Amino acid sequence: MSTTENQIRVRFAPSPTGFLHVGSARTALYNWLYARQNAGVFVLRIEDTDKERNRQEWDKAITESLEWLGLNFDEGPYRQSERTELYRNGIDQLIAQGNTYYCDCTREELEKRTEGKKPGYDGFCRDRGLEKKAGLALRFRVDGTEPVVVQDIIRGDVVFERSAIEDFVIVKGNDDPLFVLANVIDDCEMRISHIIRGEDLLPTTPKALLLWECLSNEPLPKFAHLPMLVNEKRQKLSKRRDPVAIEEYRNSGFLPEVICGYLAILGWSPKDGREMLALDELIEQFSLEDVNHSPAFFDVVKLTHFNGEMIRSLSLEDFIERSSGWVGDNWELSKVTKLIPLVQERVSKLSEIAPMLEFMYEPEIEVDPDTWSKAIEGNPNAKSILQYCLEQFRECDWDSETLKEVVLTAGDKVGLKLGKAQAPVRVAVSGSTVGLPLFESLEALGRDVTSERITNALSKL
RNA sequence: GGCCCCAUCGUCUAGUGGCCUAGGACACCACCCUCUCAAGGUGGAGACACGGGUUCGAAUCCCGUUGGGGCUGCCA
Repeated sequence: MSTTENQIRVRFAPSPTGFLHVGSARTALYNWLYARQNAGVFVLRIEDTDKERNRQEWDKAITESLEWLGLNFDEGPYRQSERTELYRNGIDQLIAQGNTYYCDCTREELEKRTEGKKPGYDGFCRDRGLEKKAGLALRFRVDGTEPVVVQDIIRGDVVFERSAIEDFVIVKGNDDPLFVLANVIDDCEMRISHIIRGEDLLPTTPKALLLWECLSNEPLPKFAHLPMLVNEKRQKLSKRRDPVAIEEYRNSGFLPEVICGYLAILGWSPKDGREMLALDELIEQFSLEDVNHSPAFFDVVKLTHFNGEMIRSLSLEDFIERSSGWVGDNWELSKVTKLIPLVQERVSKLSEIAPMLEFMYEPEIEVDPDTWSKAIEGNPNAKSILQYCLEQFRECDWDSETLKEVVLTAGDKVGLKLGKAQAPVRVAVSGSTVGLPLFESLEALGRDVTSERITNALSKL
């Protein structure tokens, strides 16, 4: 890939402290879309400067989830833990330019001094001329009076008074660089043209700008801060309290293209008014400038609806293909060919397929006690309906139409319409009052098993 | 507390000064279809946070208030 001066280069820069979650996934998606629609480069960079909190296995989990979603990256993954020399050079440059000073203040001391007053660092060590020593942090010296302006593609200019920016730490006492520093150095070195990230990073952006000015003559990257994804209480989604892992959604039977489509319209909407777009349509229509300003609630109910819609729109072949892994290992789907389309119409998640077909494969059916008593035991007509059906089922043709006629007649005999008459049969055979169309199910189940289950039910009366 | 962001139906949004008696989608309710359950169809209820301006005219522009959120770590 050629690197011209005007090449669009974006990056997704997660810190590997957990599974990829939906908020990060949306950030990744928007970056990916922006790269794809501009013939740009999508870089993956793992921000693992904090040895205490990062774990190797997480970055594998993150790349796997990205891959599953279809958000392939062009460069990387780069790992910040492998780029310390680069940061060292940057740090030396800042020191040489007089942009920094060492600081030995502890959090306790600082709190004591600033007690009740302004939070943030008070500049105590600014002019103490401390020498480098193990355990001392290195701070960036915020000088000047000009306001720092973040020019945001989504929000316009955001102005920060320089006096409101503290002398922030850029290197820890253990000599590790801190997030802002490594972040800026990498963005600069990787020639990132657009920084598209969550709004929670907006307050640290002026610090990044200050560092950029001191470290590079290159033009600033463009910024775009995305609105947060929130829970029902309107708080930023959190790994701890909210169900946010992409992997969890994958494991509960959501389709990756649906998750991408849904994430895309959380904070942005297509001009043509459609709701669910495929990735290639998103690439065509997405517009970073038109991203909303306000936070959005991640609504699983709506996501589930879209998932069902997508499942229903699949060709039969695709649906069967997608079902693999979601049904029992030894379940022969050829046994239920006619039922498959009926299943497809009724599930909104792939995980719902197996429960719906379970009665076809499990030798023993379980009947919920309430269901049993309501539909059979406490139903005065159940016995006669079941007996009549059992009798007819011995000899009749075994196709859904005939079976329907039998149950219809059984109902007639006791003055019940088909809707009521079918209930005891359904429960006796499938164990539930709700499920796939009954007569197709019986046809697929076969004469022997059907009769056996009805006999079994009658024996309990 | 300080700094910053945000504000249209319950939710996601359309809307960029007249096309708005505010449109769509999910959810909800009713009816239709129907062997159960879904799906589908039809209809319904449901919002411009508040107060000032600007303007012939404001959901749309400005200010304030209120409310929500984010950040405020030698985390990212």
